[in-house]
Amino acid sequence: MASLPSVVIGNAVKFDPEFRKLTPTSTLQFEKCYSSSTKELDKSFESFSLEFREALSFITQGGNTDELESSSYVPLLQECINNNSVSGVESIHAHITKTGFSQELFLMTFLVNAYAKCGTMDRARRVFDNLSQRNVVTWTSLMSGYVHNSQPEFAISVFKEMLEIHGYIVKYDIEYDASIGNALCSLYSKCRNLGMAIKAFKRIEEKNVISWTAAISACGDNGNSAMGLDMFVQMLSEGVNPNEITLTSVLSACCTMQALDVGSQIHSLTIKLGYGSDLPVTNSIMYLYLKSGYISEAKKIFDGMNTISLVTWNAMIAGHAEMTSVAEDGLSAHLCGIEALKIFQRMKKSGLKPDLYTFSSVLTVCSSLVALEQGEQIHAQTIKTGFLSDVVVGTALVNMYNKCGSIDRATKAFVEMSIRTLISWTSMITAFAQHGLSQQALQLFEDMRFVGVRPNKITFVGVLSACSQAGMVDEALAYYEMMKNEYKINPVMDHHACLIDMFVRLGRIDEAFEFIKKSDLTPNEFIWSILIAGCRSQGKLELGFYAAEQLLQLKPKDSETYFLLLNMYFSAGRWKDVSRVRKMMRDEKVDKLTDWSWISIRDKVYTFKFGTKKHHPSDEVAKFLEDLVDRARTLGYNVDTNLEVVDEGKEEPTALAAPHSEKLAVAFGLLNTSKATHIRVIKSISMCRDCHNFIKIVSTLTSRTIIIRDSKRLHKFVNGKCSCGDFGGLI
DNA sequence: CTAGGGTTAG
Repeated sequence: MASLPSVVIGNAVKFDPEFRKLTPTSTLQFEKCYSSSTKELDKSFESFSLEFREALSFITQGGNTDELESSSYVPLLQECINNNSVSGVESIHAHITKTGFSQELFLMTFLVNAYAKCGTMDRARRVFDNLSQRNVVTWTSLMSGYVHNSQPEFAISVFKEMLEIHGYIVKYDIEYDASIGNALCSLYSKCRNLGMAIKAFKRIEEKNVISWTAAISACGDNGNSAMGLDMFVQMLSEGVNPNEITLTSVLSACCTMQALDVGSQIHSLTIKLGYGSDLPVTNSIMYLYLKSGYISEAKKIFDGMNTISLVTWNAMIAGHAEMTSVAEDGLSAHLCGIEALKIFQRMKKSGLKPDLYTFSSVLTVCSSLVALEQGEQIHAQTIKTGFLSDVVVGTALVNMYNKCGSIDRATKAFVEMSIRTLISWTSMITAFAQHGLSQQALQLFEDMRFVGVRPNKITFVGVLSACSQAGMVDEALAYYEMMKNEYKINPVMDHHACLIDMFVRLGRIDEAFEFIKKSDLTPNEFIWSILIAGCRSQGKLELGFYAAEQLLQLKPKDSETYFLLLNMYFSAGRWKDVSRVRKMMRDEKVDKLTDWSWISIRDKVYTFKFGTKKHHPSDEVAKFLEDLVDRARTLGYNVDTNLEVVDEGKEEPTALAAPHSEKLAVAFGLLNTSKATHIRVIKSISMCRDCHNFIKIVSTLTSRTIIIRDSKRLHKFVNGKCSCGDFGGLI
């Protein structure tokens, strides 16, 4: 932390490393605390084709250009656009001026387009302003230029200007042809105004494929994929044939809706229409299968592709990365993460350079795997390639360091970002909260508001959980009211879970029940679980049994919920209830809990499983663990048999002869890493209280920081204390 | 000459 620079965030907040907090200040000027490597915007002519270079030097170095006509410049400008070469456009522009072709409207319009596509809107604007005449295409080029360069407000003002001028001449009877309507539809869509986009679409009298495609993607881009699908059907019924671009849009809509049934029909349609080997179409289909969980199907498509692009690789990596958080069990989640990293290596081997999409996904994988070392390597690569300056990559990095248990580096990554979105702020607030640093989380939240960023419901989940951890009841309720009244955000279950968790932590279980009673939301599985865990630890058995009955009526989905119930009834000696829960588990086909742990050391992942020979620890590890247990006993550790995770198929809990997987993983880590290294373990299910107590003591005994990410949350053990405040929803 | 597409972060 000491190495952090003091910097100004935005133009209003100062980060003070010594106090680890941000202080609002409106007087300080914005300072950048690190120089992002400049993105390569322009390329030298070296990369151009030989023909182009010859043609260019011919015309610019005074060759005989008498034969040249205005359209001769078009392929040259096109080549500059393809190479993103502003200087190329500039030299051609200069030559056009010299030869007097600047009177040709057609050519000057293309020049506006060329400057716009190369990302230099100021130059495009200058050319436009100097024209003595303009037509619809010229105006549309300029407007679209602003849209492409993420300056929608300029695009709108260009459009208004155009309307004014047109209206003046033809009294509002302007030509509202498809090209204007299409551009408007996309413009409104990019301004996040779906209603206006659809309005613009509907005004088009003769809608063409592009109009329909623009409208369908507008729906998808603005969170209404279902409407996009409807429009696609409507388009077909009106006899308009989709092309490859329409198909990609609609496939992407299927993907976000997880509508594999419709998607596979569209898959057939693409083949029927002859787009079966179009690259973007195939990418979308592959990604659709991947996101729907059909990995082998996706792999078949991938293997059958003749040409693949960076997007193809990115889609594969992103698909596997996402699977790490949606997979049914910890093991398959873990394997997906490993597979994603393998695909990343293969991609690099094939000679392709990763881009911001690749880096964001791969960083997500590292956070799921708690693979700090790999994460650090990727971090280095993002610096080298300049992609770290991208907000999404930067946010993914913050998240990676957080989930790997390094709040200091997460903070540093956050401070060094030059742009922050709501998601960046929310990530950092949540990170502080997860690490039990409630004050910092709340301070950052205030700074975010001070800078003028509007929080959303996820931000408030972070804020409320920070309050909950610190037992700040008044503050929590105040923020809850602020969310409802000031920001008009309707509370969701997660917000209530934070508040109930807070009461339970403070031992105020009755208030927790009160809160549920007067709430508008029907409590879910998660809420009842919090209450049951609280009742158990405070010995309020009657309330616990009551909550359990409510919970059972909901037919819970999560296996861990059933084990919580089993353990509660088991420790109370209520055998009838134990068998009742077991029966329900069979009826509902609840997965059994499988206790896996993983530890990643120097790029290799080691796996441990509870109670099996195959993953049995070496004698050395077993011996070391026994020693640790003995030493822990001297510090007051008592094996708590009541709290053992009940193993599937046995009426009584397994004895402690077989230690839980995280004990093995931690012991292995301690043996195989140097003194200063933090131990980082992932676990497939929640930690039990016995292991939690034990690891706390081990962190003291060994003077090591031990980080265990279980299925519910992060536990960071330092000097006998855990960041979860001993209330980690422990089974 | 202008308008539409596939992959990324909480």
